[in-house]
Amino acid sequence: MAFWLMKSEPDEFSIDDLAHCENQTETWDGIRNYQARNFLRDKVELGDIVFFYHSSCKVPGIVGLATVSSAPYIDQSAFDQASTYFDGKSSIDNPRWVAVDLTFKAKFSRIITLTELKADPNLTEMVLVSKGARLSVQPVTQQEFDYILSLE
DNA sequence: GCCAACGTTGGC
DNA sequence: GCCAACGTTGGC
Repeated sequence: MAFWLMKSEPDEFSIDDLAHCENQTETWDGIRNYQARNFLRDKVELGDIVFFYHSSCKVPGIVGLATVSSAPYIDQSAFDQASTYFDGKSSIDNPRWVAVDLTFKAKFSRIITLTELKADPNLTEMVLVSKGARLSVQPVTQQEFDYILSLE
């Protein structure tokens, strides 16, 4: 089992939105970055644990946990011309993008803020705090995962 | 809303 | 295949 951090803009889709979905499960689609796509496609597995991260908001940080509740599958939103995620270069014969299902697991009692994570001497190697970390799907080590959980 | 830091595109 | 121009991300 592996650990991940996935970013979402809470104005678009927050941890509370996930908690209120049917079966507390939603398609995690719309990833349009190759590095993130490669993680989703090649590394993410059913049962993996995910830090749910809120970005582009007043207090960016980790707000809770989700579990990966499907294997990776073709991201259908790329074929939907009405979707903001439409990509004409992805075809059914040669799909370019993948998605997984995420299921709500827990909401933290507080936001573990980006500021706090950046300042923590135990987390200097974390992808999130490394320079120019714009990856919306990124790996988290077991050590980082356990340590961050203990911060809550 | 600004802008630094990346990523992608497309002409050559 | 290089790289300039453009687009996007995301913290501040």
